[in-house]
Parts: sequence; C-alpha cells; structure tokens
Amino acid sequence: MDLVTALHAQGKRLTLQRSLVLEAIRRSRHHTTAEEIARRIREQHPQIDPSTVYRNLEALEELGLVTHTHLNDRITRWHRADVERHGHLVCRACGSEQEVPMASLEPLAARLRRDQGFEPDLAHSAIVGICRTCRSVPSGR
Amino acid sequence: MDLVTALHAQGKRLTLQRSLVLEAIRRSRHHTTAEEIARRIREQHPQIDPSTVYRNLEALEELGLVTHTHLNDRITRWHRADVERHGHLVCRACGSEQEVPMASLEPLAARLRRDQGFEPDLAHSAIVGICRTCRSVPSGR
DNA sequence: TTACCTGCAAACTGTTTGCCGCTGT
DNA sequence: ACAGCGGCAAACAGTTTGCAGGTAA
Repeated sequence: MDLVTALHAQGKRLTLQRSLVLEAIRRSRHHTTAEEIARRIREQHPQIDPSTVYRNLEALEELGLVTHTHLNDRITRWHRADVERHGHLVCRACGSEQEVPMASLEPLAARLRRDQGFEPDLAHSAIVGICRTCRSVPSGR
Repeated sequence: MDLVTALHAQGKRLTLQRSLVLEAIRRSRHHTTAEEIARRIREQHPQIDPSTVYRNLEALEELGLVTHTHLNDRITRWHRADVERHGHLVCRACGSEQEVPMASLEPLAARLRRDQGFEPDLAHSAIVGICRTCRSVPSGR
C-alpha cells in the first residue's frame, strides 16, 4: 500500500515526520517500540518530538499501514501491516519470544468462531507460558 | 489454601491489611483491579495506602493464593487462585468480555507443547477479537 | 486559506520505590 | 529483638493532551 494514496483517501497529509516514522518501522526487522522509533529518528532529527511519533503511529495505523501487538509487558510493539501474520510465544521465566505460524493457531480460531461466534485476532497478543528451555531446568528459577 | 499456613511457610506475617486485601478479592465475583480493591478497603480503613494494596497483591500471589490476568487494557486484573481456570475473549469493538472453558483451549495448548515445546498459560491473557454481536453489525464501527 | 500537523510543556494512569518508624512473631 | 511491614511522598514509564504557531494542499 502506497503512503500517499492512503493518506489522500483519508484527507491526511504527507509530512517529513510521518514518512520518517513509517520508514523506521519498515527498516526494523522485528517489532519495535515507539521509544525506539523516536530514538532512531531523533539521531538525525533531534527536533522531532516523541509525541509526534505517537501521533503518527496512530495515524499510520488508521491508514492500515502499520499495526501493533502486545508481548508480556506494558509496551506496545509496532510493525508494518503487510508482513506475514504470526502468533507470539513469550516465556515468563526467561523473557524469550518465539513466533508461531498462524496455521498452528487456526484450529483454535475456527473453534472460537464456531462455539462462541467470536472472531479472534490471535496475532494481537502474545501467548505467555514457559519455553522449552526453562521447562527443562530441574528446579529452576 | 489457608492464609496463615501459607504465610508461615514463607516467613511472612499476618496483618490486617493483608487479610483485608485477600478478603476483598474473595468477595469480588469477577476480576478486580488493584484500584478497586484499594477503594473498597479505604471505605472502611481510609488510612490504608494503595501502595500497601499493591505490595500485598504481590505477596499473596507469591503465596499462591491469588493470580492476575490481562484483558485488553493496561490494567492488571486480580482474582483468587482456587477458582476454576478459564480463558477470556475480549471484543475490541465493544469491550465486552466472555469466558471460555479451558477445555476449548486445550487442543491449542497440546499443539504448542508438542510442536514448540512451549507450555502456554492460556488463562493469563485475554484473546482479543470481535464478538458475535459486533460481527453482525452491518457496516459497524 | 484552512484544516491538519508540529514542538513544547504539562498532565495522566497504573504502578513502584525509598525512607523510617511500627508491629507481628 | 528484629525482620517484615505499613504509611507517606515522591518517582517512575509509557503515553496522551492543550496550546499556539507552522505548513501541506
């Protein structure tokens, strides 16, 4: 999806700050935080305020160009919307995270649709638990 | 599990504030927030500080008497640990929440254990999506 | 020209922490 | 008597908001 087209469709404007935010998200390989995006942009453009980053993340999400997910902390993670969707497994013991293909989650989605009439977004929040490594630790902490 | 027994096992003490927090959680039918617990306690004991409530929630969780879950906001929800575990479905459109039996989630849990070696806690965070009612709204907002 | 957008500063929410005197055991 | 605990006030992190001037279209 093209930025300018999407912007015009919603009467929004193209600004330097807006394209820098989008570019920063596109460049980061994994999920980033608003703070990280702001930090990187401010290396080159120190006058750009973090609040502008937050406002533009919201705008870009309304445009359907980016989305956010939640791992196991209170920080919002951002990524481009046109990337392959996947679930997240986060270990509460060691904090490690791994991705899981949507196909693995689809049977549950189908079940929730059928039994509860609920259309789940299983990519939106991480599944918390204990990872393989931490499970195998004897009496581990 | 008995409060006093659990306390002694960890060298913790029985205080009025501690039992009030536990009692408040036991009395609330659904998931409550720390603020709500503090508010109720302070109706009768205005001198008890919210920070004490937070500290005791943590202590009671260490004792295994209470646990917390996360719905679709950044607020921690507390409930007694000896209640039947269940998952949560939260609608991102209308905010409604419904419970889902662990049995419905168990096939996914089994799959994650088998394929990823990951032991998920599917009761810990809500599954976000669109509920039956909001799905059926024509062009809905 | 007129919405929309920005930087700045300040507010906000939920939660945590340091201090120090008090209290359960 | 002494570790754990409580009240108080302040700090904290992540995020949001009000304002007034600036800029894309």
